[in-house]
Amino acid sequence: MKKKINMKALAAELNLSTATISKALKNSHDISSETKKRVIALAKQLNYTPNPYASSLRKKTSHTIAVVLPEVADNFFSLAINGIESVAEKKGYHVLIYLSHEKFEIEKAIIDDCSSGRVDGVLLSVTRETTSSNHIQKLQAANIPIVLFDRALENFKAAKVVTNDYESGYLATKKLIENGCKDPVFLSISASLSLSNQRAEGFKKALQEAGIHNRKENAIIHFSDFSNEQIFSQITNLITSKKRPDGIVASVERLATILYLICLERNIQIPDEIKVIAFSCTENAPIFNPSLSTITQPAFQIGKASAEILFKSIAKENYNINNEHIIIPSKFNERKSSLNKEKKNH
Amino acid sequence: MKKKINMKALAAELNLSTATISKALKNSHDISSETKKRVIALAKQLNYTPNPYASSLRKKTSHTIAVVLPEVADNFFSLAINGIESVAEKKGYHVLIYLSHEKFEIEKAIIDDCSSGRVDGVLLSVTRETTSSNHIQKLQAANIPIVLFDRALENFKAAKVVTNDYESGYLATKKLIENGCKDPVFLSISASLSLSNQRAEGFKKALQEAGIHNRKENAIIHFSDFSNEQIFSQITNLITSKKRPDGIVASVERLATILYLICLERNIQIPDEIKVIAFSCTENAPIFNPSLSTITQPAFQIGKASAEILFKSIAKENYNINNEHIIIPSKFNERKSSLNKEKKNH
DNA sequence: CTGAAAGCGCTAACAT
DNA sequence: ATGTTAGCGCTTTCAG
Repeated sequence: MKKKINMKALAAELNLSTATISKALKNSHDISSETKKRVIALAKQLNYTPNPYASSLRKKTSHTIAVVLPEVADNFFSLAINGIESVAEKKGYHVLIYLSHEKFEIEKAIIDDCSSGRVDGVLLSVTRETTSSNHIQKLQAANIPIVLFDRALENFKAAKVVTNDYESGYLATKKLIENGCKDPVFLSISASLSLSNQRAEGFKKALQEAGIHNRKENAIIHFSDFSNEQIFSQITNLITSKKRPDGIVASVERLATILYLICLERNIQIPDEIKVIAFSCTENAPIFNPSLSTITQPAFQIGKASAEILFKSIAKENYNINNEHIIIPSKFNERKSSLNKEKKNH
Repeated sequence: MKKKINMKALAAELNLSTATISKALKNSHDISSETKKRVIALAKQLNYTPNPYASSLRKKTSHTIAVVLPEVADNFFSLAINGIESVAEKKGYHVLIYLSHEKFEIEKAIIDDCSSGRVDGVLLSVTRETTSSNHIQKLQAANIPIVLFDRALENFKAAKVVTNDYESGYLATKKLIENGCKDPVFLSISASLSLSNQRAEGFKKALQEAGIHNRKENAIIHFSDFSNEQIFSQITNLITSKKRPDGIVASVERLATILYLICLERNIQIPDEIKVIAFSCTENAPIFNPSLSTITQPAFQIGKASAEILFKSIAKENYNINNEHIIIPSKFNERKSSLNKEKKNH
């Protein structure tokens, strides 16, 4: 086991104190440029790397933020990460990515761990199961700033960066109805998630305006668990039932791609037999068969804005982060999956 | 600023020493169950969380591994992460995900940072630019085990987990030729990456066997940078040139999706005018227009196997990890994008 | 300009 | 069964 080299070793080698080494390495004013040079040279030669744990312990700050996500195999989250890293990089901060895999228990464990002081701040997009906010409150009580992004919690005081979910749900549904749907259905990712409920509310509003009431509450489909198998079987049931809907608003990308796979397998034509619009950030929407109409969330910007708020709070001791509430609008991209025949043949 | 509670506070409250607190909290044998109860109760009541930096500093182990990836918006990497986390979770280890964004300089900075002792081990998939291994050698010299996965470095002694790139490249190309391609081209992600070169070698071998020599070295296309814009323009040039190839093997998913977008825009028919096979893990391949033939890498298994090797090395002081070399085969999934007319109409 | 000394919060060897 | 003590590697007064 090779001995790890530390400040004491550098100090001994150069006949200096560790204090001098420490100051020299951070280019402090009260060290002569001569010694600075010597210290830096030796440090480089011996491949010295400061021990981050010692430094964090002493300074009580880690120069690290945590990003807690349900999953990473979703374009929204990959793009959001890029937005977050774009600002963290400028600040010289580390970004730790934690995955909750849509499990509340895992999210709770991660957040609890964060409140140990491991990180200086947290960006969180909650799981589809999350209803309680106790774990987040604990974090806030420990004075660790947190920003909820995209998937926030309703009725809970915290900094939030989200998109205009209600309006987007309304707009998508209105489009489907304009294009001839008489019986659309909303595929919800979660019965508790604000994001999903907002989108669903917009959906309901559009139905109501159009005087569509046939399914009542059943126009919103929830999923008992979120495994591919379960989603597959529930959507298959819906699609092969006697009263198959003629339009679908999918609250997240995965629901739409699974729907596509089922329609392919069952030879059900999109959009002629069923029209589809999905909340999704995939760049592949144009090359789907048929091309997928999407509500595209500003993923990068949401990540960026969240990180900016977080760093504001990290910088200023007495900054009331929990008053921040930003809404960045989504864009509707109409493609073939939601067109009616006239438009399509046009 | 609320005072952060620590062991000293617990000890004072209960009239015990910090040593007793420490032992009680880790359920040591030589503490009476009576005091254990009291300690645990108070810890819970006061929301005590141990300071991980103090603990890591003292124990010289962090219970954390780093995963260093070029990007996360790629199904291979998201699945690999899941494989890694599946084993880390069992071991009670933290997983830090770092993104190099395909930039060697960033990768180097991350790896250097890892050699500070911040993590107990590293899983690395190198950038498309990486040719030097000095940064990795430094890590090995610091006695921090590392496993290269998927994108490994040639001629460099280290633990590696990869797939059968050469055979897969050969197989894909042979399929294209069998299906009628007379002039296929290979889209390479990197001129230096072992993974890409292996796939390209398999490609060349298949051409050679079929007696196809028209493009010579130009049958392999490299990209000067890896921005979407640059890829888009280079592929557009290729596709709109006088001698358009009649088949494409894409070494990574993104190259294929951009190709699809271009063909859509230019109204070029896949597979009639140009056939496509891609190395890709996307579950959406069947719903592409046309469905995409893929070489599917065992992403989850590669992640899992890498993590298992890493933990073996972390557990045993004198275990020569660098001898490990695992190859897990990919699967070919033929779909419409590579079929010839007869098969297609069949 | 440089150094001595204290201490961040925790653990482990060694008392008692 | 519990306590004393030293120290992980670094930063930060405070003295010189």
